[in-house]
Amino acid sequence: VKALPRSFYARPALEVAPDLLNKVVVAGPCRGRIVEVEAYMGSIDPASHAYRGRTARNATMFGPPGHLYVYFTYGMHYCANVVSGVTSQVPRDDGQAVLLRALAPLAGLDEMRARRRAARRDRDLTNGPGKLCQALGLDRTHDGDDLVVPGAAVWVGDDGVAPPEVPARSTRIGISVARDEPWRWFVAGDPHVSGTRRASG
DNA sequence: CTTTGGATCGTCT
DNA sequence: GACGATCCAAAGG
Repeated sequence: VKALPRSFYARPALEVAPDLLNKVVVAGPCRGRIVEVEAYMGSIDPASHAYRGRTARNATMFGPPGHLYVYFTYGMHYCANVVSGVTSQVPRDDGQAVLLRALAPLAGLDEMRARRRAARRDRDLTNGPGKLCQALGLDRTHDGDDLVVPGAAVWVGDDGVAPPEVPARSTRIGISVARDEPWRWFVAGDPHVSGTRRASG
């Protein structure tokens, strides 16, 4: 498994998101294939945490691409994003990022099961943005981690599996604004895609 | 299988 | 003081 270069992330989130499908997230002994993502388009996206500008919480999104933005929400869950966006062609960074919504577990299943006692079936280990963070042990201490360093606490690699030629696409989940933007992508038919929106659409 | 409501607290207004 | 880029158990079909 080869780490993705920084240049992979230094593009608009709308391009990076579908390209992340079938890439591999590595966290210690745990590995999972990305099967569902959502793009958040910073200053032009009212649903993005970066829409209203930089704060202490979202500062990582305004930094260099290829880093991990982890936030705490609903009083009990963490969600992880890959920072993307154009840095060389835009005067100031835009706060674009790609939310990791679901993984297909590949390795470290025992560790994942130990961290996710509520998951009765293995298909429930990482089939949601909060679930995958719990399974991989990701929290705010991982906010800002650099994903291009192989062997780091968290990084993202390519094991030779290409993204789907025609990824399934839909509107995003769980937001109250910008509901109509078709900025969610997933691997059609994969049982680890979150919720019931598994069919292509 | 689907629907519903409660949990819980950091962050920003 | 209000509200989440969510999850889970419980209950009904």
